[in-house]
Formats: sequence, structure tokens, C-alpha cells
Amino acid sequence: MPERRPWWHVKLRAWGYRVTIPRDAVIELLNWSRKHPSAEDIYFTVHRIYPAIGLTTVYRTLELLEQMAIIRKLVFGDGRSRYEISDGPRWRYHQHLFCTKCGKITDYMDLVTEEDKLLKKIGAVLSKKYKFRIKTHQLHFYGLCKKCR
Amino acid sequence: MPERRPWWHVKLRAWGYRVTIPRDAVIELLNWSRKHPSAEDIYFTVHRIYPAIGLTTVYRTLELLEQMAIIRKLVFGDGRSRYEISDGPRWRYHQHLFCTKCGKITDYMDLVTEEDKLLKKIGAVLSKKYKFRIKTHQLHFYGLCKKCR
DNA sequence: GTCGATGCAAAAAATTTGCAAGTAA
DNA sequence: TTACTTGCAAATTTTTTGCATCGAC
Repeated sequence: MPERRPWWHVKLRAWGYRVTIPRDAVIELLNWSRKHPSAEDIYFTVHRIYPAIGLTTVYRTLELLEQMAIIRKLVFGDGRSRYEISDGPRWRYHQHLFCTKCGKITDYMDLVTEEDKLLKKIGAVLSKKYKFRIKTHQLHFYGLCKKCR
Repeated sequence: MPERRPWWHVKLRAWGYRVTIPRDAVIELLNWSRKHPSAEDIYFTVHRIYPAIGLTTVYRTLELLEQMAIIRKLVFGDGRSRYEISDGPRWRYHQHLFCTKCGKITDYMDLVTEEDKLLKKIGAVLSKKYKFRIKTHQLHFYGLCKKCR
């Protein structure tokens, strides 16, 4: 028998937050999407379904979800942030290639186990040496995609 | 006998660009700084010395230098880009820890050889598999620094 | 019913563009 | 001399904030 409530309802309540339509809509979108939508992209999509949702709320929701580690904010340096799920049963560890010409993002999972192992090791060294409490890391490759090169 | 011209004059001319005061001032600053100044930081500094230099020119210069791989643009997701030298005799390979509370950036060189080896290996796999021409990569650790945690 | 959550409009902040004037080679 | 560069002002783009209203629990 399948669960009756999405997994994020539990997490939101556990953090003391209310389950609202905008939050539900934003997480639902990111939970199912394999793209990396910007705040505006997300706004367009959820606003089409729930016209009452505003862009401001999308921004506020994204910030909340990032702090709860339900989603990850990706920044490639082209002036807009992108978001992806980073929790729940559908999530898989992966990294990104970013095409500096067309903005195409490719997920990759090659060697990520080896990579994650090394990054954990580096993280441990850094925490101790610099007394940083490391929360996360971001690794991006930049270049030109098949079409643009 | 020391060289009479900075190394970047040669590189600028080789790329077909002119050596101008703004370009000289911006590279000189980044060549000697061990900080990670934003465009505005750089503008303040060079403008104090050469009041004729405008912020627009700083932005244009930074973009040019980034394309020539003389400098690297660092983006941590807090809304402003930062820059550092990535060429010349004073440059050393390193990566960054970013404090998400106060913005403090710590350079580290621990395990970077091992890290660079693995990243080159991953890059090679990705180039072949996804037909990307990889130009560079960026790896950042995020967390709370000694003071902020 | 209460207090957190939201929407709208306006503000803020970073970066880019148009264009006339300046200058390196 | 002649393109390449630059500075200023204005525009663009993304993200944040103030405040009155709404709605989850």
C-alpha cells in the first residue's frame, strides 16, 4: 500500500513549517523534474496551475527548501540560480557539466563514487585544519557541448 | 636581469588586444592580491589610483581577462562574482571554502594534487562520453567558518 | 482564532548596452 | 590615422523587502 502523503509533508512539519499550496507545488515540480529550472521557470510552471502563486513566494519557498536541504541551489555564473531536488526517494547523487555557450546542463554520474570519497576526505581535512563546519560542496565542469563546440 | 615588461603585456598583445591603463591596473591588482575581490571592490581600488576608470570598464576588462584565462571568475551564489589571478608566475593551484554566513573565503591547497588528478580523469571520461569540450571546472566547499559556526 | 505565509508593488543590487569621445599602436 | 577602448548614463535582469491580507492548523 502506497503512502498517502508525500514525504516532504513530514519533513516540513518536522521543521515546524506549514504545508501550503505554493510549497507543495514547488517541491512537487522539483521532485519530478529532471531539469534544473530557475526561479522564474518554476514560477511560470506553478503559476500556470495555481495563478494565485507569485514570484516572490517562489523565491521564499526556494530559500526555505534549500535551508532544509530538500533542494540544492546550483550557480553556474550566468546570472541566474537553478534548483534541483536533493532529497527523497527519487534523488540520485550526480554532478553537472555546463555549456558556457548555450547553457545546456548535463547530469553525470560517472566516477561520482570515487569523487564523493575523495571530497569527503578533503572535507574532513579542511574541517579539522581550518575549523570550518562543512555543510556541502559544489563541483561543476564548464565547457562547450556537442552542438556548440 | 629582471624582465622590463609584465608578463601579461605579452599575452594581451598575442591575443591582439591593446595594453591600456585600465587593463594594466586590473591585472596588476589581481596579480598581487591574495584576496578575491568583486568587480566593485576592484573598481574602488583602481579608481582611487586612476579616477578616470569607470565600473563598466572594469566589468569589460574582467570578462576579457577571463576569456584569456588570465583570471578566474568565482561564483559562490551570494549574488556577486569574485575574481582571482589564474596565470603568471605568482599563481598557485588551489581551491576555496566559503562561509555561508559571513562570506569569508579560505584558500586551501590540501590534497589538491590528488584532487586535480581525479578531476582530470573525470574530465577525460566526460569529454568522450558526452562530447563536451571541457575548459575548466570549479569546486567549492560551503559551510560555517571558525567564527560563525 | 492566531501567527505564520502570501501577493503585490516597489526597491535593491549586480551587470550589460548604446553611443559619442578618447587613445594605443 | 584608425580601429580598438573607454566613460557615462540608461537599461536590463535577478532577487529582496514592506506591508496589508490570507489561510493552515
